[in-house]
Amino acid sequence: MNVTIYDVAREANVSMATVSRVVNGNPNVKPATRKKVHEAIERLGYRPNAVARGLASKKTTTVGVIIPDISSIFFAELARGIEDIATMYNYNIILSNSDQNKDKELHLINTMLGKQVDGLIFMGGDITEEHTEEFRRASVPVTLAATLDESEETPSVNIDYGDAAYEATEHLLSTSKRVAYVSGPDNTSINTKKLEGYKRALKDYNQGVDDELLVLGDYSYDSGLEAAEQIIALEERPGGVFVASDEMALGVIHGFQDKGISVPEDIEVIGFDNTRLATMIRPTLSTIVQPMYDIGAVSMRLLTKLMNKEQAEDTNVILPHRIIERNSTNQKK
Amino acid sequence: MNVTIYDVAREANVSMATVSRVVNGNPNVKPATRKKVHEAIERLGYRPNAVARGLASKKTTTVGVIIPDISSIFFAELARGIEDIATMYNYNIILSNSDQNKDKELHLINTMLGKQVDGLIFMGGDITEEHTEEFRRASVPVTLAATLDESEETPSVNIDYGDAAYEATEHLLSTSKRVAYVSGPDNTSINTKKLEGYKRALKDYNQGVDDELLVLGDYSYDSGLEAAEQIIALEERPGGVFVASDEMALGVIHGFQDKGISVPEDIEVIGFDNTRLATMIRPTLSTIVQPMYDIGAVSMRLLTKLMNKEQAEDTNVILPHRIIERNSTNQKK
DNA sequence: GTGAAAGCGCTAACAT
DNA sequence: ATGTTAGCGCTTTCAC
Repeated sequence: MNVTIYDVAREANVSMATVSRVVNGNPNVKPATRKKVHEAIERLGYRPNAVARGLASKKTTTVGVIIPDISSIFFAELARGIEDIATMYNYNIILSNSDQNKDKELHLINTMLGKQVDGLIFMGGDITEEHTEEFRRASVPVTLAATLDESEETPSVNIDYGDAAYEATEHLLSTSKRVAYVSGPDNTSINTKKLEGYKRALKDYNQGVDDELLVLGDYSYDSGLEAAEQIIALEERPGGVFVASDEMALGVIHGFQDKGISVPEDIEVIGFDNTRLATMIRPTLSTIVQPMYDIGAVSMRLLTKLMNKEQAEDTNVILPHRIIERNSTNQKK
Repeated sequence: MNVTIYDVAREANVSMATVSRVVNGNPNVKPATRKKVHEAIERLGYRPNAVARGLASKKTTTVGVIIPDISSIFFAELARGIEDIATMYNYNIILSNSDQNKDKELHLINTMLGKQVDGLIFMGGDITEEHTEEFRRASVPVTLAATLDESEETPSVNIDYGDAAYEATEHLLSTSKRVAYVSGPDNTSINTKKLEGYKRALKDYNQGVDDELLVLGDYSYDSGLEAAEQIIALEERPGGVFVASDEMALGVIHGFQDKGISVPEDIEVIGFDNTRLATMIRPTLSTIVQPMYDIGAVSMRLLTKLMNKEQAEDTNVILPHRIIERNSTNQKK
């Protein structure tokens, strides 16, 4: 059997309460006894049982993290931000992939709450009323990372996707009047926001929305390749393309290059996210900087505040974004 | 307060033992009572407390996963394989980054064992005697994923890195007598194996090892860029370069291209891993296929067997690898 | 400063 | 088929 607090108590000739005190750093212990206890712990190789502790204290020092796909370069970066801050505050993380599948998401929320996590970080596509209801039932705090909740009921950390898309489009519009948009899957609010930003920019620059300039993708490299083909097939080729993710933008650029079209000479391309991929292509990719690591880190930090019942003034955080010009767009003025 | 099994028992007019039985799917319950209990559970919104269950049953249905860096494309893919199989067998995962830092690794092993994980999957650089000792102390099974343990004491899942490197080198040697090798950090056994394979191939093809053809990298894109510069600076340029990771290989290729050197016309490049990056570059990257997802999946599957005390015949699994020819090498014969 | 004792919410014999 | 009763290993009052 494993060594328990009781064994340590006997070995050190004290009560288990005292052992508990020294293990938990309670100052109300005479240095001499503390020493005795530490020695006994060492001798026996005692390792506190966190499960028992969790049951007694109603705190597990672990938080649940629900993520669409950890093998995506975008989410992996977010997860790293979350984990680093979690470690800093002495939490561990239970990580599960949802594939943005609503049933899976709801199921994961439940098993994690069953495991008595002290809090939950959720990343996903859309937050439905069902999600919100589960969160309300939770009795532990929840924060959303890079995930929109229209109701703003659940604390969240994001950038302003609409403004970001606006700026990307605007950047392209300064060179060419025809700007295409390669979107992500069309059923998430983040994509809706990006599309709105794109359209708003067109409008402000007196351009109508041309449906044939709207290409539907799924964030993947291959869908970028396909998008490029669609754009090439157009009667009148646009002068710039705004692509909703970096990975897809790489596909778009290669799709053009494979057909002998040069970026940015023949057509400009701008991406979104600024993942590491953006510098791993020639020409290097101009893109919108979305601070993924920070979004993860801030959402975890926010969660710690919520878990400690600290006053968190702003629970719907908008982090800054910016545009970074590299070589897939022409130098502006 | 939260709803407990006791509340459900009262609501359904049965004992808590019966509730426990229906929750755990024990067949020894009359259908009628089962129904009553389910209704009570529904009415009260009861959700079993996994922590209490874990304490009583000494099983947590969670396994620990120690990974160098989840934001690395390579490890993220491995982690996805682990998590998918874990889900399949109803386990959850506690995930932590070690940055290959030995102190962190040892510390993580301890906190995870403290949390009473039912098993542990470890990924890292080198397995030292200290690691092995912790694993022995663990009282739960441990498996290594894409991680070598010279002693073969700990169950593991890998490919044959030496043979893989041999084949990559051999492939290049069929075109050119001078083949460079860009390695990863030189202090891990996987890199030692790769280097040995490279040297063995040179020897078999009657080539001496030329130290100036050995370039030290760190698996990163930037170190690939630097490696390319070093190779360009050589008196006599090699005809092929074997690079120890795909990401670094992209760097090498771009480093060459930035200086007007064409791949594969002027110099051939072959990578290692076959991450998604391999097709996200022009020319597409010839590389060694290391089945990362499968390594994760198999190591998790192996762990489930070990946790169930099933007979696992082979506990040091070697998965097959192969070479995939794309456009960064010339078509052979 | 230290100890005794009562839970935390469940599982797992053991009865019936 | 169902109920009773010990724990599981800890934290946390409450005494002393």
